[in-house]
Amino acid sequence: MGRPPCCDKVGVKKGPWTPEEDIILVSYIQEHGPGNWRAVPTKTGLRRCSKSCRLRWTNYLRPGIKRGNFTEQEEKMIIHLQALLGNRWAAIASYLPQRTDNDIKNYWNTHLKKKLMKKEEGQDGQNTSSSKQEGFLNSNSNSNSSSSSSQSNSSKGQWERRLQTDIHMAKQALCEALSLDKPDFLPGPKPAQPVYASSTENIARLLENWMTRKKSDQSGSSPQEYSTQNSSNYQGKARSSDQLEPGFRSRSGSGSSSSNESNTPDHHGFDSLFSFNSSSSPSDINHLRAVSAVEERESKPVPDQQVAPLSLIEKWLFEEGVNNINQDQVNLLDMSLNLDDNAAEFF
DNA sequence: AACCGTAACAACCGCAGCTAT
DNA sequence: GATAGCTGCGGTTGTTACGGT
Repeated sequence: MGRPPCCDKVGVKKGPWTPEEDIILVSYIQEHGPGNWRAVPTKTGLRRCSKSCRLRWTNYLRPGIKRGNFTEQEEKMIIHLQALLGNRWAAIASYLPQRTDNDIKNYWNTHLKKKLMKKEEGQDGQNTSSSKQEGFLNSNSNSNSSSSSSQSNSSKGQWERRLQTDIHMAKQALCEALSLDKPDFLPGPKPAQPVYASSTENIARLLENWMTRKKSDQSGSSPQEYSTQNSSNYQGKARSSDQLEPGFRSRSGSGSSSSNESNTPDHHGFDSLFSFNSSSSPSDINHLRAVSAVEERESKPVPDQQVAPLSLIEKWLFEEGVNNINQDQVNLLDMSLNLDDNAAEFF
């Protein structure tokens, strides 16, 4: 018998989130901070499962999330961290603090996996570093998916040797990838790469759009679908691209089913709830913007943003030099990468 | 212009681990 | 130590836009 569902499915709304829901959620988290997700639906009145609230926050509304195209450096980081850690997206995401695990996972599944496979096909037959890496990937994914059974089948010594080899290969792969790059890929201002506004600003902007739309709606036009900067779910077909922030020009989702729900009566309830009317919106929006800083502070202790390991890698890269890696640095990196307990035990 | 296959990504689902009782 | 509840994670699905024919 499995666990009971996290929430009763009756009356729980599913599907894309509406801006109203986003704002309710953000507003609640501004007050109470992230966490205690169980209480969120009841306290906010959101007809959403607690998991859904958490997911929406961590994957979309949380401040400091960068969306849009992955840079080449990020790609390389992901590829090699994946080789190192397997499909532990949360762990990988902790080294790319502005990216969510879901984002990285999606990017891996839609882009990088295919890219690697193509590369593999292109170099078929040659025992290149990439094919070595692919071999590692395979063995890694095997151990990832059925680690306990395979481990139990082989002797500990064999397993440890394999683990050691895998780790060594992963290190090499990571070193190769990182040594190709100039050190400008790690945190810090990246001029060529847009840094997106915090979620609150995005929501504020969507509100501005919404207010504009609402005004025009009131003047007789038919209700339109929502548009939002940070969610493609509200990206109606009628939406013009100039309403989008760069990087939010997602192609997916017009929220066909749920956005319909968002279109009509909720607007009024939303108005009354947040007192967002056409005369007061600017100050309220500014308030939302101002609170984004608080959110940033609150979001920092979120465990999936492990800053310390990243700084270790940075240190390792910048102070010591990637190419002249010595054993101590390898150990440091391994520890910082938080390899599984068995690996840690191995060291 | 219409159709179809593919890409992209938000969201859901179920499991596992952790923590409190 | 056992149990229940909560949270986080990874795999998968659903939906829509895009691009090619």
